[in-house]
Amino acid sequence: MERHDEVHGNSGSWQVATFNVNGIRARLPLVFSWLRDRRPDVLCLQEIKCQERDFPYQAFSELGYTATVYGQKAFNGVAFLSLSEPAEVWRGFGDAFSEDEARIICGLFGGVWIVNTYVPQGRSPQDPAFRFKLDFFAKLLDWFRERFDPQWPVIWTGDLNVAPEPIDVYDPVRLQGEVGFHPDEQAALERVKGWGFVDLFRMHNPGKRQYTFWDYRIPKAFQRNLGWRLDHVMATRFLADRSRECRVDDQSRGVEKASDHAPVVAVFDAESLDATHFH
DNA sequence: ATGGTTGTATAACAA
Repeated sequence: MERHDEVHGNSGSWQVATFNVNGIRARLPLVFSWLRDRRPDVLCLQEIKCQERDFPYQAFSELGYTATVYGQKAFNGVAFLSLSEPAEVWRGFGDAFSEDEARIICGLFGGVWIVNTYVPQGRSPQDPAFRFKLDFFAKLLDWFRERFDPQWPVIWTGDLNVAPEPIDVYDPVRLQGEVGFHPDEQAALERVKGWGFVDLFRMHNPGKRQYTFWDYRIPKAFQRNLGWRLDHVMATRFLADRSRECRVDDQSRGVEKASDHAPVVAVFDAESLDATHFH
């Protein structure tokens, strides 16, 4: 049994954000100033691209944030930056599947499980990496079934590397069947979501065209808004019913030394979380 | 145009 009074206290709201930073060391000034200004309760990072010993813990502790890191050399890597320590942490799936790739970390924050994933990009539908991506979703679904219950407060967030619907890419006709917008990936994402998740951005913003990723390789992609919605905050019904809004901070994509992704922020009603007891 | 840019094992990947 855990009460939320002490942890969901950010002026009546409890905020969870996700940000694929594409290298935490290269992005340190941006992430530092973003955290200082926005102060979410939990920030989920993907593509930190460093080992745990190289993570810039000190800079974030100056802001009052604890870092919980699952890294590897050069590639991938996920982490939490949080105002309070997670009560429990799991790194990886807990089996051999992801031993050599740091793509999933899970933490218990004030009675809410947050699962932070960097889903494999897939390269192209013809590449073996595409199968690895589909297998990752299948593995994740098994993992949710084994360890959680859809009645619990669970958040699945991160760079899920799939645009779910035509509205989620800048040119659905031309991009149809490309990696990130392929029916097999959309079906795989939908199966995991079907376990018991609600897409908070789409719930709060039906019909809104809003991206979270703009490719560096397309000239002026951000200015021309040639983007994709790949980063998601999925929440079980319990939390969706207690969420106030979900928005993309796309200003962060327009600055000097930006990541190719923008942060997504989900805001929950702290009082209604505090009023409820689980476990 | 199988291009383009960016971050990391600074050479060649991965995205």
